[in-house]
Amino acid sequence: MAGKVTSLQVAARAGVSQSAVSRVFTPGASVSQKTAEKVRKAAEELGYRPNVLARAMVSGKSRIIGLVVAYLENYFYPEALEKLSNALQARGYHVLIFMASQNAGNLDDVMSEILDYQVDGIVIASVSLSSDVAERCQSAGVPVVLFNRSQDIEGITSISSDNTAGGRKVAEFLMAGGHRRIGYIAGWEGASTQRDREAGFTAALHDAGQQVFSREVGDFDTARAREAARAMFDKPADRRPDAVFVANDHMAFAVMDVLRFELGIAVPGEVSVVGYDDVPPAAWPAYNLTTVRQRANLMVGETVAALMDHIDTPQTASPRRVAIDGPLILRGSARSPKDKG
Amino acid sequence: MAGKVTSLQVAARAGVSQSAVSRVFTPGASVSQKTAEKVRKAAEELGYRPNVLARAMVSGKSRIIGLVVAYLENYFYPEALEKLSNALQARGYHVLIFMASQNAGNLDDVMSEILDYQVDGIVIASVSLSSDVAERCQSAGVPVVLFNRSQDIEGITSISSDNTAGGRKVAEFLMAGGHRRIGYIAGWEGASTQRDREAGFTAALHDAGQQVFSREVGDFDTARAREAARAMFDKPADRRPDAVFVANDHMAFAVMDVLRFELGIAVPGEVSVVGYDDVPPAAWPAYNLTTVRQRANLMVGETVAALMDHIDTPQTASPRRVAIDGPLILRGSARSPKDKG
DNA sequence: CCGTGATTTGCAAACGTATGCAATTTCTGC
DNA sequence: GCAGAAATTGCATACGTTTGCAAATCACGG
Repeated sequence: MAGKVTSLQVAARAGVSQSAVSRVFTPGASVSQKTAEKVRKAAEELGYRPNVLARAMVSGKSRIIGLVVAYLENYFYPEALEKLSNALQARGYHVLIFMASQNAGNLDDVMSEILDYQVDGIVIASVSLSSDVAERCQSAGVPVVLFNRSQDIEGITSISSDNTAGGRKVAEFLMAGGHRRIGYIAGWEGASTQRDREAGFTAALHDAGQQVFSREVGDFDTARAREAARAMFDKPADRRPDAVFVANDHMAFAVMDVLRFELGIAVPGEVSVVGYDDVPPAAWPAYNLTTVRQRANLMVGETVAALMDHIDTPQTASPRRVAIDGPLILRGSARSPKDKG
Repeated sequence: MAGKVTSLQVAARAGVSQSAVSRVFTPGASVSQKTAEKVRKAAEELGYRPNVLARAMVSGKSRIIGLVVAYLENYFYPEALEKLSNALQARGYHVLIFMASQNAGNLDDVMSEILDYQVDGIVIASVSLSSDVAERCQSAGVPVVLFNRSQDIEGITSISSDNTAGGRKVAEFLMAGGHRRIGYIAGWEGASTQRDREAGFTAALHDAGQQVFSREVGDFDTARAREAARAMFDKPADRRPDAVFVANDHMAFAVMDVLRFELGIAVPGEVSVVGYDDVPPAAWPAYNLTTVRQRANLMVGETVAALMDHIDTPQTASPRRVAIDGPLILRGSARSPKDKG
């Protein structure tokens, strides 16, 4: 009952050695039916549970996964975090959270703190990684998975949606809808997601002999996205885009609000808006945002699979770079091809 | 460079004992300037950092705070989580996440898992606690803070907003706005937040000789809130409420969408809507929701203060029950007193 | 009842750190 | 240069577990 119950106390009460107790709580260890019962009974009575930290010390496996995340304001991340935590929990792992502020300066410190906890793996979301930090983890033998970022570092696993293909889909959809002047509001230019989405988008435009009509930068930030929207749309109708692809939903909501409530521009009547992520509010009727879905379930599944692979069989596991295709979800914020003309 | 560097290796390289190394990394320990420098240099060269887990074993303090949370779909929680993690990180603690599914059944298991990690404290958000679980933590000497829930368990600290006062404010505001038929859409009836908000709300109505015109239950869930809205409002104008208080913002958005886009009812023209929480989307122009603010900063601050108090001075720390007052934020989803008539 | 192999058990040594205690060194004032 | 006090250091042990190894027990056929 009191404070801490150790395996030694359980052993004493059950009349066995401390090792026996340990083995009862170690799946796959060699124990007879009889002692197992005795031990379980004694453990039950005393309220004993093995100390994960002590176990971690000797076994070298903490069953902790470190998660670095920069901000939860973009609702794609809470969703992913919830799914990730659930998936890991089901496998006996747990998530230790580390907030990395936007200025990449402190990522180094954060990574050091993570390694101090002897984590079995690290998931880095919405942050990019310098190659020397990656190397430190490598040499510490801790697998790292980049979530929703890709990066050209040798030997780093990354899981993201197929942002290039997603960008293409948006461009093709908007062109098929008969739009003539298509704008783009970019995310933070240091992010691979931003880069890839824009690359696919402009590539598809070029393939059709078109170009981006105008471009602003929103840095994945609500306030900056509003400014970008004003800069792009506060002009006569024939000198502004008739459609805009916004690099993520979070900014797209802000853009739609500026269009409708500040500038009095009808969406999709006068301007079509398309986002990226398909976070829950995109489906809310007030926005009803046409967007590219990031399949969080699949992304989390791949992340967990990669982690487990590297943890369980470090020798055979090789780094992967996964890009998961996501569908364009047709809603009401953009004119469809069939409504054309 | 390779794998794990221990204090012993640092000691050898610096030509001192392992204890000396330990002391250099223990603030407030007795070390001379000279050895401190030697040790730091050696540690730097080897890339040594103390192993938090080993430290936790002997000191009994893991510097881990367990956080139990049921769902992150209500955007109040990601916000709180981010602030909480940042505040704890600044104090050298980190957050280990545990998802408790809605069915309270598995909370027991989750709490056991938490205690296995020898956490220094536990924050329970959006979940209520049975008194025997509370007792287990008590006897394990682990302080528990209930976040955004209050509960009548002896000796449990709880931090929430002043939900009763918040409910009153909404009722008084709506009555002052000249509304005659005021409805209420409840959250999950097992939650203290729901109970207190409704209690304050109905009390204020009664004080003014009024009653709740109609009531439905939304269980803090989007889909159920939509059904509740249909049940309450799909009727002739004189037989439905002219104002509704929805127990949290998350549901309020769904209710507004049903009113405007399914039933064609103008908000606030025909019906006023008020929410609770002031999550970020409440400020987005598409909703522009009048709501009671939960001051996440203060709530997190109190939570951290309570935890630190119990951890640092367990003998003098006493359980507290904090209710933080939150202002009614006037926006555009409800008719104001000054627009009356 | 014995021998053999398989299973179960206990012993003891780790894992990497903190810390009480006693021994040693350094400092201080004369 | 010296006594005594103060600061620093190292030794050894403890934290609660896992696990290799050897001893002990068991099952079972002859």
